[in-house]
Amino acid sequence: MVSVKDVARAAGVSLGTVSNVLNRPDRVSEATRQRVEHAMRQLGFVRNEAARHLRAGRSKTIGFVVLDATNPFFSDVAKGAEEGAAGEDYVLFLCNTDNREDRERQYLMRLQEQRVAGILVTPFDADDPALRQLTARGIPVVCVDRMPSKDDLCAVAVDNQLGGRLAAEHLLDLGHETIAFVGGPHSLGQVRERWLGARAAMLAAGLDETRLIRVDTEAPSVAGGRHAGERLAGLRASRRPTAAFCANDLLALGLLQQSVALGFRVPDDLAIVGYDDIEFASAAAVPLTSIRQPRRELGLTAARLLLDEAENPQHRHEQVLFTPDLVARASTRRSAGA
Amino acid sequence: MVSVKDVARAAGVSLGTVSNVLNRPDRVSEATRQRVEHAMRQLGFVRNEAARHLRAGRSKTIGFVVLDATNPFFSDVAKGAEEGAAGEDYVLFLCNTDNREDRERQYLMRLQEQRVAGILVTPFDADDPALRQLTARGIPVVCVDRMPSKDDLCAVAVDNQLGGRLAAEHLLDLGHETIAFVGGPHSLGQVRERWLGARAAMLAAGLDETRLIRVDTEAPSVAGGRHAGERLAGLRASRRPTAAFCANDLLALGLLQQSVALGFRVPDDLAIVGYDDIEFASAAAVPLTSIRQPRRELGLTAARLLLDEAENPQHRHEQVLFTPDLVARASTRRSAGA
DNA sequence: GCGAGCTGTTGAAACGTTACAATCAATGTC
DNA sequence: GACATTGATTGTAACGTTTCAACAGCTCGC
Repeated sequence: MVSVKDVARAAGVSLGTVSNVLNRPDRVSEATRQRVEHAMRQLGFVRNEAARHLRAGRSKTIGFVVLDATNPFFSDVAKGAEEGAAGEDYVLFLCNTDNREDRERQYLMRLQEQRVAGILVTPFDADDPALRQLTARGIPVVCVDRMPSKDDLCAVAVDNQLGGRLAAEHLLDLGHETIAFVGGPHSLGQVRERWLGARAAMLAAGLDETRLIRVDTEAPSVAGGRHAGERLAGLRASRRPTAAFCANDLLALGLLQQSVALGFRVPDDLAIVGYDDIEFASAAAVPLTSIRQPRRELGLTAARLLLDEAENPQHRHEQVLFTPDLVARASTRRSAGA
Repeated sequence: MVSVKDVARAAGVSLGTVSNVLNRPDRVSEATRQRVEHAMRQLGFVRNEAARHLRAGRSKTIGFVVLDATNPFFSDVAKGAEEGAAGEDYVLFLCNTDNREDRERQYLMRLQEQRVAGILVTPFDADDPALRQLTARGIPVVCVDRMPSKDDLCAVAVDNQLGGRLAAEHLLDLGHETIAFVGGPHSLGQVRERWLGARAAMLAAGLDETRLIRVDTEAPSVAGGRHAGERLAGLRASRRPTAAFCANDLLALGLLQQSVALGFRVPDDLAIVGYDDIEFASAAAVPLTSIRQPRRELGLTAARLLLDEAENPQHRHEQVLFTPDLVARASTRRSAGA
């Protein structure tokens, strides 16, 4: 590997000059600059980030730890964040925890070891003291898609309870009185809060909360949705909900697919509401009604907050809550006969 | 930030001992080990990867540079790669170039600067000399989903020409004689090769190659597919193809959505074949016929090759070509009247 | 013709870790 | 009891940058 020393020797200058060419080109004469740059190209010099960074203290890298990189919701948020980071010359590395808490810990540790400029994270638990430790150690952290209960951390999220309420109210308006809530694991805050919102809507409508039937899934994935579809189909017709609210669109798509496969008509036999409004929701077999979240903006704002915390000494923690809205499509259309 | 020196002072040992606890715990007595570890926890010590790595030479990080992290195909491949990497205690950072060549260059440079253990990349151009430079400089590189023309690089891909041929043959078998090829930009190897495969099938069937109508898109995305749908709909009925083969499922889903919106029936007015068989293909409005690729295996194999190149001194470059297959679904079902 | 003020350049000291030779203490061997 | 052997610990020299005080030539102004 070629180092500044090699470049310096080749260009016949001191090592300090090479560094100046790299970092303060205005301080070095045109002629030597050319000579040094030529030597760099000649030798194929590539800055050693580890050394640079060891000396300089901090890197221009940020990490984004997501629950599930294969979920289009997260990849869209990540894209927004990347956009925000790239504008300030930062680079974003995406880390996929695959809904596993141990992986989250592992990635957070690795990112710390790398002394990244900051970390965006969709944590299992937004109140996890480990996250506070990070900020205490000087690593900016922004919670994405989760809102901590105290305001001691920057956070960007969308109002999940409101989203849950919107979904349930929509179904109630259509006359449904028994609704399945498909989601899980319940340890995921997003799932829990959306459920709480739906429950609140039921209660507000004067319905007993047992009319919101919890169908827990192992993971908020398409497979989880399919499985839920089987379980719903197995219920006696009299006890079967006429509508389902799914904690995300992957679940909704799986549920839809399985329901159709088992001969149910959507929305006539089962109305379905998803969550996230991913690009594929509108292209589904029956276009999905879903709760839309401002994905790109979520990412952009998160990146903005993170960079502010990283660069602005008088940064103050900020918590931004976006508002979701419902997009009605065929999966909850009032059936012709109703 | 707390360093080994601080830990050493707190534990009342020399700095070398702390390093031993970290790297060769067997060489240090139980008692001191405990003491040192306690001090580490106490002070919240986190290894500085930059320093460690500056000294030790190489890191346990690998980078995966993908064309589009929001495309489920790539995120599934990445998941496979991550799995393979995690098994060997490596960590994978995902980098999204968003189909832009400048971003690819930028990320490759950053990863080099970080002296990653290796790079997985889906390059614009698998024959790019820049990739050879990387390996020449000692950074293992594995081409993913692209096959270089020479065997001077490890590579893992799926036979795109075969895939294209399978798709076209399927449509020809169903009696279609004018077929649209929806894809772009044509500078993407995957697009070009799938097109070549389809073209070969047309010629083999004795049809003129003008019967394969190229509908170029700006990007291989859902939006690109929608746009293609508009363009197809604008053609005079007599010249309009009766089937479309899309270079990936995103395009196919967009095309499907737009076609249905404009009143065309799928497959009766327009049969559609996609590519990749992403999870959402089967859940589409009309379940998509698609070319299936072994995504997870692609990622796993890529990681395996990369780690071999990184760790095994007598590594030999290997090129693995997987075989795709066609999954027939409703979007190409022979219509009732046919 | 001399000091002040530039501009470019240099050399050495740090950054936090690891590896390795050197040291020290204790144990075992004859 | 002298000496080798082992085991635990230490000090020091790297690794490749950046930073910064110091320095060498210059040009100016008086």
